Amino acid sequence: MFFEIQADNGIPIYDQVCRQVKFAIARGVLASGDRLPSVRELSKQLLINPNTIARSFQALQQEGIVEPIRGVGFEVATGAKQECRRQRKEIIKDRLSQVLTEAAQSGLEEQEIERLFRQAWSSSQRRSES
Amino acid sequence: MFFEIQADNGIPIYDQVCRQVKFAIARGVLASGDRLPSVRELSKQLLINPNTIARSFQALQQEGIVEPIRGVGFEVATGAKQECRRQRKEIIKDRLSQVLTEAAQSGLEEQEIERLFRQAWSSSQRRSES
Amino acid sequence: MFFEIQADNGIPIYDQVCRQVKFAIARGVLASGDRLPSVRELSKQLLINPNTIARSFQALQQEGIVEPIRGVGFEVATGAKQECRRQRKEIIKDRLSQVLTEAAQSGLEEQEIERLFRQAWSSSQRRSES
Amino acid sequence: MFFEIQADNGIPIYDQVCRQVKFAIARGVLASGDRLPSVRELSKQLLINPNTIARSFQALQQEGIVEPIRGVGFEVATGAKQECRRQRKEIIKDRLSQVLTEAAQSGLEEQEIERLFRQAWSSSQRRSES
DNA sequence: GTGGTCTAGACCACC
DNA sequence: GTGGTCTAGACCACG
Repeated sequence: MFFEIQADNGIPIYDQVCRQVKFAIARGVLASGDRLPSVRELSKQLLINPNTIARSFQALQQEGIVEPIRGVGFEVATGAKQECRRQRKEIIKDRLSQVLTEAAQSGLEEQEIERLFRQAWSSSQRRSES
Repeated sequence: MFFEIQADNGIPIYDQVCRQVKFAIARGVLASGDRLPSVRELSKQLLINPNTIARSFQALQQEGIVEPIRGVGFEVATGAKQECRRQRKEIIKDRLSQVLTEAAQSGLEEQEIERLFRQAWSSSQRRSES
Repeated sequence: MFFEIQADNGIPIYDQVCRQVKFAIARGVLASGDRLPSVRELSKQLLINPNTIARSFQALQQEGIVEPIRGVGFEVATGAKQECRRQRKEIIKDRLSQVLTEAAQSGLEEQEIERLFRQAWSSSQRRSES
Repeated sequence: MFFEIQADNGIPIYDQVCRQVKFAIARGVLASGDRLPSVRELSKQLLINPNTIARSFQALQQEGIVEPIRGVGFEVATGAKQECRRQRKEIIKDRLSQVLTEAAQSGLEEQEIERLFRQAWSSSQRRSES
C-alpha cells in the first residue's frame, strides 16, 4: 500500500492521510476487516510525526470508516467501502469545482482551460504510473 | 470590479485577493495606471479584515504588479498585464495539475473524472455569469 | 466562569474540559454567541497544555456546540443550550448508572448504598458551594 | 462465579477485574482457601487477554488478598474477607463521590439527580438479577 | 491577540 | 508490539 503526501499543497497533512486511506478503501486496496498500517509504521514510511497520523486515524474513526482494536491496531469498518466511494467522488468534484471556478474568474478562454486540463491530466497519469 | 473570495478552500485569503487582482489585470478590467480600490473599500466589499487586504497589496507591490502612490493609493504598474497573463496561466495550470494528480491517485476512472470536469465546469460558468 | 479539572479521575482531561463547557452552557453561564475563553487563557488558568484545550474545543466544534471565528476565538453556537442540557442529563445518568451497577455487583445492601449516596451528595454540595 | 466487565468505562480492565474479585470475596462467594478461576479460564469467560488477567492477580497478590500456590493457581488468603469488605465500601464511596461532584458542578437540580439516581439504581438492580 | 498545524518525546493501558 | 493521552514548543494565517 502506498500513500503519497505532498509536502505543502495547502491541504493539511492529516487531511491528506485521511483522503489517501479513503481512496485506498474506495479502490479496494483495503477491504473491510483489513488492518491499517500501524501509526508508528506509517509515520516512519511517510516521514511524518506519529501524532499527525494518529490524528488522521482518529478523524477516520469518528467518521466510522475505521475502528480501533485495543492493543492491535485499526481495522477498516464494515460498509466503509461504499462510504469511501461516495466521498471520493465528492472530494474530487469539490476540488475540480474549486479550481474551475477560479479558472472561470481568471478570464481564461474555455479552449485554453481545456488544453491545460488535457496537459495536466496526461502528466498526472504518467506520474501515477511510474 | 468584483472579486470573489471562497471562504475556506485552503488557499489563504490574502493569496486569493492577490490572484483576483492579477486576474483582473490579465483580463484587462484593470489597465496600467488604473487605481486599485482602496483597502478600506475592498475590505468592506469582501467582508475581510483591512489588514489582510493591505497585506495582499504589499505582496503585489513587491512583485511589481502595482505601485503605491503617496496619499492616493495603489495603481497598476506598467507592463503588469503581460506578467499577469503569464502568471494566470501558470496558476491555473498548477492548480489543475494538483487536483488531477489527486484524482488519478483516487483511482477514479478517466471517464468519471471527465464527467465530473464537465459538470464542475458548466456549474462554475453559470456561477461566474450571474 | 470556573472550570474545575480533577487531575486523574480516569476521565481524560480534554474530555473533562468538554463536559465543563457543556455544563456551563447548560446552566446558562455561557449563552449562544458568547465567546469562550481563549485556548491560551484557559490553558493558563487550568495549568493545562494549550494543545489539550485546543483538542477539547475542536471536539466541541465537531459536535456543533461551538464555532471558531478566525482570529477571534470560539463562540457558543445557536441552539447549543438545548443540546447541552440534553447531554448533561445523559452524561450524569450514564455515570450514575455505571457506579450503581458496580455497587450492585459489589453486594452492598441497598440501605448502605443509600447511606453512602447521602453522604457523598452532601459533601459534594459543600465542596461546590465553597 | 460471574464477573462483569464494562467495556470502556474509563476504569482499566485489570482494575475492574481486581474489584470484581474483591467484591466476590466481600460477598462470601469466594472464601479463604478457595481457588480462584485460572487465568486461562477467566480470560476465556470474559474475553480478555490472559496477560491482563495475570496482571490483576499479581496486583491482588501484592495486596495480600490472594496467594499463589505453586503449580496450582491462586487461592484466597486468610483474612481477605474483612479487608475486602472494607475496600468495597471505600471503592463505592469514592466512585459515588466522584460522580456526585460532577453532578453538582453540572448544575442539575437535586431533585433531578435524585430522580436519575432512582432510575439508574433500579435498572442496575434489574441487570444484576438477570 | 486569535486558532490551526506540526514536531518531538514522554508515559500509560492493553495485546 | 498497539493505540491514547499529555506536554512543550514551534511556525503560520488571520484580525
